[in-house]
Amino acid sequence: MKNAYTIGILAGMAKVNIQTIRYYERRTLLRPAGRTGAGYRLYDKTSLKRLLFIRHAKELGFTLEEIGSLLNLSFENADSCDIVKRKAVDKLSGVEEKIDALGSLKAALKNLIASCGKRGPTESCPILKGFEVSEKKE
Amino acid sequence: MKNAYTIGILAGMAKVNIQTIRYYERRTLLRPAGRTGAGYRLYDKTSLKRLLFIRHAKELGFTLEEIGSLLNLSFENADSCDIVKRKAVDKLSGVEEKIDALGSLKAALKNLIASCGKRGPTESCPILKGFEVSEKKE
DNA sequence: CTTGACCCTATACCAACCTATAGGGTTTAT
DNA sequence: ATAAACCCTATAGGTTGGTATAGGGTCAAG
Repeated sequence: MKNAYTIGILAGMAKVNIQTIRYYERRTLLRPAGRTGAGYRLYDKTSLKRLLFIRHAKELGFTLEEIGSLLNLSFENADSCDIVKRKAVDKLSGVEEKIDALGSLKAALKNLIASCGKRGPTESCPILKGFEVSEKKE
Repeated sequence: MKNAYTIGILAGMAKVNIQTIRYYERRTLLRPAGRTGAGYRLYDKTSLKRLLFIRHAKELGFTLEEIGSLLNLSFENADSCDIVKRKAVDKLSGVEEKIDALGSLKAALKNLIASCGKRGPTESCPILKGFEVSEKKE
């Protein structure tokens, strides 16, 4: 197999613990592209992308289960297109909510940075202010 | 004390388990505004805001420790203004990275939704595509 | 003046997400 | 051909972020 890496190489590239990769495999999030005769896992570029996606998504507050369903979205077969679409639209609105919330936080931080130069104690907390309106809907 | 709620009321308003509120207190993220003679915790509107902030931030992938340091940012005293500013700028860039990453994910989902109507199997995964460039810098 | 719905502390337990260790095989360089 | 540096499976242990339970006090309604 050309352009294939062992688990150690993949771990190094993604800066992830080897055990973590095997754990993701048990969680069916990332399976090796193949195995050597001796049973060594082999990965390719897609594996790396997938692994990096998992890590990024995790930093964004998605659970491994959510990440799995995000990844599965694009692999469902064509006849279930409506279902995929519905799921994707659903995920999309969740993502947009997160972006909004982060936008508020960003504004609050900027506010804090700006007010930092001015004299006097920062009267009320600009961080909290940023989130005043963003009540959980659910 | 006027306009004060007990822990049960606060928990109800924020849709959070009572134990969780006490846990956040142990983690020094949220302390009651006061106590009754009998030792009952009393909270006010700021407590609620703070609690909601914690929950929102958690959904965005911040750890409780990070949340604590975000909250502390706005309460440090004026003479450490430079330090606060530096920290805030630092947090800000982290937040911006998260927004970018979510933006990629959003684009990927939209892509997926759009391609859903078209015939043929969705050739390569649009979810992964969205993250191709966003390597971890650190 | 007691019953139900609260509150308290302290401590144990739990799920999610890793991370390390034990016991053993493989590959590579010397 | 042997040691270093990999890999394997299986399983135990750790951290974070809660949640539940035990044992007991408080308070308002009837």
